[in-house]
Amino acid sequence: MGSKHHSPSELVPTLADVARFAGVSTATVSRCLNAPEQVQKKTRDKVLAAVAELGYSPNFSAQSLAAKRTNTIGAIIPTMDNAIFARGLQAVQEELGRVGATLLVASSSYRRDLEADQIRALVARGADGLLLIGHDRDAEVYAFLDRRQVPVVVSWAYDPTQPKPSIGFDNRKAMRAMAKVVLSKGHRRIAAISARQSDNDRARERMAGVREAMTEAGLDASDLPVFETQYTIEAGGAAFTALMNGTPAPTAVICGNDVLAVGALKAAQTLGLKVPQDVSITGFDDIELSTVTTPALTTVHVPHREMGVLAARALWQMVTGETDGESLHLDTRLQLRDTLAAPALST
Amino acid sequence: MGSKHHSPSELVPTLADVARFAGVSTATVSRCLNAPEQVQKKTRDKVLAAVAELGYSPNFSAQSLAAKRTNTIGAIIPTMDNAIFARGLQAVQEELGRVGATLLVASSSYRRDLEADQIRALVARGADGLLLIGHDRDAEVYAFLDRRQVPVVVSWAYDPTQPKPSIGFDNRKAMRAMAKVVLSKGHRRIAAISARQSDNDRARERMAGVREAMTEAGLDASDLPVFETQYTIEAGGAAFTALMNGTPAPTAVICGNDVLAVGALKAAQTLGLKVPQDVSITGFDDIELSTVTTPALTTVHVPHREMGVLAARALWQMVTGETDGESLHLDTRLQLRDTLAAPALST
DNA sequence: TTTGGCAATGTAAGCGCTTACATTGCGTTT
DNA sequence: AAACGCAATGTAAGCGCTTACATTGCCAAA
Repeated sequence: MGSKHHSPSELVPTLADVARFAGVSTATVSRCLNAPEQVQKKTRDKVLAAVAELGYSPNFSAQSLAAKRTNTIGAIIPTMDNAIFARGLQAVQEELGRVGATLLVASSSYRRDLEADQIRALVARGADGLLLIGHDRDAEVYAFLDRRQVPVVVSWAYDPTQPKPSIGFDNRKAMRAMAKVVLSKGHRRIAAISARQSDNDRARERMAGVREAMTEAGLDASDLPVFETQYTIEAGGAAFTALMNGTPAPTAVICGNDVLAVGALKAAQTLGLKVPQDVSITGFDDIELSTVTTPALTTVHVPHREMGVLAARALWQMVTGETDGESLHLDTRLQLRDTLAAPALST
Repeated sequence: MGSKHHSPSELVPTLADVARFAGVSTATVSRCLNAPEQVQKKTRDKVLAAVAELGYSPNFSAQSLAAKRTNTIGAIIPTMDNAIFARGLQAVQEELGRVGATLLVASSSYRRDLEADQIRALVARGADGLLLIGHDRDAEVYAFLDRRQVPVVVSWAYDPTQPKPSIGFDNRKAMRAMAKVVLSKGHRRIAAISARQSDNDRARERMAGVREAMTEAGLDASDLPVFETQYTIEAGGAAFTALMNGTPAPTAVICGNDVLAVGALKAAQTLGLKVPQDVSITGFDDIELSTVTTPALTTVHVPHREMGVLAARALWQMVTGETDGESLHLDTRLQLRDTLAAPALST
């Protein structure tokens, strides 16, 4: 089992081999494969037989070098570690498969510098278009993308005022709706756990939504304690513990996503706090994780699949030049389960 | 924002542009980038300055067409939907990044035909090597891989008698250990939930492990009820419910993985059964999911990260011709948490 | 000073495709 | 029967790199 570098050339048939075998020119073989309607049935059959006989399959590099397109879409997501992006991406992949395109996925570990690297890498690999998460990004990255004329769609966010079209949901509005429900239950001392807001527009918008709801309810939004941390269960737990040690402790903790919320939930159990009797906890995303905890998580449901399908479709239309890319808004809805209730009467 | 097809050619600099700008030949530029030690410092600086000035980055397709290697490793995993493969793949990716290679991931939805398609697609894309999950695969797929001389490493399994080297754990032994503990607690009526065994060697081996443990304990292994289903939480729940309706109902249900086990756990709660008092449940994999349930899942811990690192390293050595590929065995261990206890005394 | 030898660089032939353009051969029209 | 148009096919020029081989120039040895 040696490396492929030693392979005798006759092992892998090329277009020219097929052409010779079928007794036609290479152009005809190419057309048979890429635009079969342009070649007569009789010729086509002969060629396809040769293809099958030789076990030919086109060399992707040569194909994209010559055609100047790769039929590949790149996506860069912050993490593959949890399911936040998995369901949506699965939908993207299926939708792209439907039109004969392939999805290449990279993850940035929520790091802006790494994301920029990945963007360059995918473009160098010839990605015909890019699916990115959220709008926040260095200007020079956008400049690079514009220079290379690579179509981009932003998802998991919706903000038509941004330079790139976005197909997703309004993070601020979604979180405001959740915060309003929390407040309507009677909670007055609420706190939040969020990802770093400085370079994450989605986290920022979600927290802004919480503050808007507070203001609308006549509270001082600047009172909101926000604990910024990474998106992991452990970090969520630590943040929760820290917040509960505050004085006075919050009666409800609004989490930036389900992973943080699940961490908070576990920490609450460790602290001997009953959820939702002693403290309410809410999440965001409605991933599977939120259904398996006890109690099950109250969260914001995001239509991941639909979003993925629409984003993929729009991006591909941009790649093929059918559209210039328009933003599209999807609705979220509250998924009320068992971690939110009115605060205890005491205090 | 048009499609890239209309881009004026001067927008994207090529190797030749850099060479012209730096006043050297294309070969020298190429060497600067790929084998810098071969070119004098002075020349190198000049070239690198030109690269920076023009914002050059190599065209991947051209590069791999000419060099006949892509520095790309393909991996095909059964699913991206849950975390079973996520942690291990993350490790693979990091390890490959360390040597300058890229990982391309595809998922097969646990379907053999789709996996074969993905294998062909990745090979056509020029993957220098392939990471596959489990040994079960049609002979013609292996024949294709051999013909193309693509190095392959199998993971999430270990069986040195198989044609391809495997770097992973012994599914049978791991599950046998778990079953032994279950039996040692006094359980005599056990049942299992598994993925389809017919085309999944890992599932098959795990069930074989359960049977071996039963035989060793003096039980009739053919008595073991096995419910085969998909790897989803819902399916696990449905399977559990079906098994518990059997007469007599099992006192312990051994699940083929954590996802099934979590489904079983949820179903138990729905049925009003206390775990582990009324029924014990065990999982396999030790993914994050298993720590967030109440009670937390007793499961088999798999060293995903370590496995990923070692598999990546071995595969890359095969690609570069440093080794021919040897199998490597990793140990699993039992992660005893709260879903396993002795059966109730009744009956 | 001459001559090897060697390191640094240049030259140019592909890698396996796509596609613009040229050619062929047939059915129609007049 | 001649002339034309068009569909089907062929010809060949790249696409942007890598690398074998050729060339250059410099230093050490004789």
